[in-house]
Amino acid sequence: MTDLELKKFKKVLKDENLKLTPQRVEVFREVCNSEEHREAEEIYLALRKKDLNVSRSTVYRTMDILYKYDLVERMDIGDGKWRYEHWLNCHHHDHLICIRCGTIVEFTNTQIEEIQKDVAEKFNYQLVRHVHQLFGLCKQCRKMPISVN
Amino acid sequence: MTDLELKKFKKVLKDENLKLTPQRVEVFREVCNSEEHREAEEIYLALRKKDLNVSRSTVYRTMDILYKYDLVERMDIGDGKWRYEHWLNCHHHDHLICIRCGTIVEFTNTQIEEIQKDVAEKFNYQLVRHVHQLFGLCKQCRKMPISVN
DNA sequence: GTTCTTATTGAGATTGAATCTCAAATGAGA
DNA sequence: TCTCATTTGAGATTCAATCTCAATAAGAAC
Repeated sequence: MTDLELKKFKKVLKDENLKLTPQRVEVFREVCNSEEHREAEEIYLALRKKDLNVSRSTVYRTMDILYKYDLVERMDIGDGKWRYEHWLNCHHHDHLICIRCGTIVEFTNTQIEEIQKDVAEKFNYQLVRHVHQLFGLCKQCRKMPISVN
Repeated sequence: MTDLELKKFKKVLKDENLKLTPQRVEVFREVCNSEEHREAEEIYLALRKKDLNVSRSTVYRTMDILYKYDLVERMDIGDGKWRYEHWLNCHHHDHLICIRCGTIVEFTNTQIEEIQKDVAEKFNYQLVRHVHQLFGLCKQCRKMPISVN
């Protein structure tokens, strides 16, 4: 977690009349210091492993705050669980997901972004956000034989 | 439900050693005869309203079969519920979703489809499927004042 | 530093969509 | 018509997420 990230976090808490608690800081630190796309449960377990015992409830509640105030990004790949990723100092990107091993790769494409705007305009929608996910088989998984267990 | 749709449905059931039951037919008919993007629960309630009492379990189970064998399309807009739409005789399309009223509009864009292929290739992923959803405010909702209740 | 108020935490209960269980019912091949 | 594996329905169960509420702690005021 960089000083800038901590500073931004503190500013949000202050601005929203939320308290700076050690639990909130640890949850935010855990997300900032990882490049993974993790579920709340995984973040909870990662903290426990480090003997930073923040309750499951607090992890969920903190993730809600972090997402609401744009301090983390989250995505839903259709399995009913939110995956969170650190977001400050990053730019918008979309995802390529391996349907076998789950590897998630980020991509950006300005051309697609432009066309999206045109599509929204054509249908008279004011574009707010979008979800663009490409599902496929990564290089490694393509080489692996299909298991029949 | 067209004859062709019923025929295709019967063929899938036969090929997969699944039985043609009145409940399955009613569920499939209900989906075929609607242009909406509905949840399993809505389909279940629509059937009840017509005095076609198929159990909730059977609706869920039938939707699984229909999706698995490509007889319906389904989408997840991030609220934890699958929405189903009739699919036979249709072509691939993506969705524009109004974040206020929930209206769902379909769009297709061959240019985006092409770029997607390039992106997948660049990252060495074999593209299998994709999710592309544009969220925004539709024309009507843009005009409405924001409620503060 | 002490006091006070209000927000936050943690543990467990609850929710809701989806899935599972199992006895009873029913397709459909023989 | 008979037989048997499949399907149905009702309710139980699962699991991520949210809610409840008593105990705790942040942080403003002094």
